[in-house]
Amino acid sequence: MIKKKDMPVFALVDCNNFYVSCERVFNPGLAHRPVIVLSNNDGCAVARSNEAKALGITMGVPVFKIRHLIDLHDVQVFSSNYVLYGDMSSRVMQTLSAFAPAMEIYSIDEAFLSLGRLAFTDLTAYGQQIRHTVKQYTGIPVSIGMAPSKTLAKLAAGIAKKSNKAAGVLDLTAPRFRDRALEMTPVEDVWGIGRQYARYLQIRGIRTARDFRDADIGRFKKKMGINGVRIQKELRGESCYDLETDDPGKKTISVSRSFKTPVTDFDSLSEAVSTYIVRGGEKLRAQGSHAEAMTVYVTTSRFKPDSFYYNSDTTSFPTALNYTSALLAHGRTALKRIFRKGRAYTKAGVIFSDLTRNGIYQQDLFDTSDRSRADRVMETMDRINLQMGAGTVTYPATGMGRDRSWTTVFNHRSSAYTTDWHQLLTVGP
DNA sequence: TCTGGGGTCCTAGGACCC
DNA sequence: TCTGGGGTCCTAGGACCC
Repeated sequence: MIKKKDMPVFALVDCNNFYVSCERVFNPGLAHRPVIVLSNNDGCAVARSNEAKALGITMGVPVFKIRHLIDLHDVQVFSSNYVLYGDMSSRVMQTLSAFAPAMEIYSIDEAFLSLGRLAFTDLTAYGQQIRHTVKQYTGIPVSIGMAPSKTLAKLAAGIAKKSNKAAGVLDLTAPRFRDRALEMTPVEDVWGIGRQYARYLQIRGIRTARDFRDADIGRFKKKMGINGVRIQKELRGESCYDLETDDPGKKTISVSRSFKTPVTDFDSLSEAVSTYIVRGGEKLRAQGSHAEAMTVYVTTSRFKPDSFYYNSDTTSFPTALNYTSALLAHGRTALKRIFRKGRAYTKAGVIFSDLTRNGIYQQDLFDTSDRSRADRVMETMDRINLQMGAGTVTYPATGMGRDRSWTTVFNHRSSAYTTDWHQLLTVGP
């Protein structure tokens, strides 16, 4: 039995409808109105205000399927503005970091805090203090759940978000409140149980988080593996997933985009792939990595199964690379191997894998001077693009930023209010 | 007509070795 | 030559997450 003072306490802080909330911070007229934010190419709804959810707009629904709802209810529509959301996320995380000795940034809009070593009499009051501070400093509303395991903390935050009574904070550290909370949570809402597992469980009579917690896990172990066992333990209040505080770096880095309109010719496809390689190279260098392998892939529309074509090519590099010119050369060769004439390509992408970190990679003994020169060129280009804006300096292979059939569209993009001096919010007449 | 992007982990099965 | 057992490594695919 774990003594109470040794019980870990996790708090999960979750930004409400994060992308929509970011837009609202700089456009107060959006309050209380249905608002959605779209995926790349303005394809799907990926964030929805509560008012938009109430209209029946579901996560990931294609815009063309909800056009009538948008028109009928005057839904406010925004393209994704990742520069804005990324910057707002940093502000939220910075604010949160003052409230706990340790924090794990779990995603762009969620963080786990470790509260176990703080001696609280009233966790709920502390949660409210966090909420109000984040709202005051950043304008972003958050929901908070507390519990002795991450899975329970997530579940608590989910209820905190929906329940009026909870007012944005739910403390489930006391076991006596958990039965009710788990009963009102559908099994598919449990962290780690997705569509496939939920369907499997529902057929076998497991409908709520409580059903799953109290079930004989032997029935589901074969299907769900070790994670199923862990999820159940976590629901029982036994922590299986620790706070992960240090960023180990990405193990793979990928860049892909769907095209505005289908692409048929090699040169356009090559420009697109080159553009993604350039971006991928920046990401590699930003985390101090070199890649030992690169996969290039192209695909036609998966919504047209009759003419569907997908192909990929993986190149293994003799020495780990992050020098863009070299990556581009390999990319072009790879694309030649998988390109087939007469196909209407709708998407391409590149994945870097087998990453090394912090410059620990096999040096080629004979070209150290060239390599350091290449490193300096990359450093300079990355710095200019960071300061002057993405794509200020780039490579001919990318088509030099000219608008092409494959260029991603953002027809409803808001300004980069927080990161670009030229796009500061204008107040007054 | 119009359907996103970027990740992680686990497992089963094959190749290979002793 | 055939057979058995056990171990490791790698990869593809499937599940999940936001």
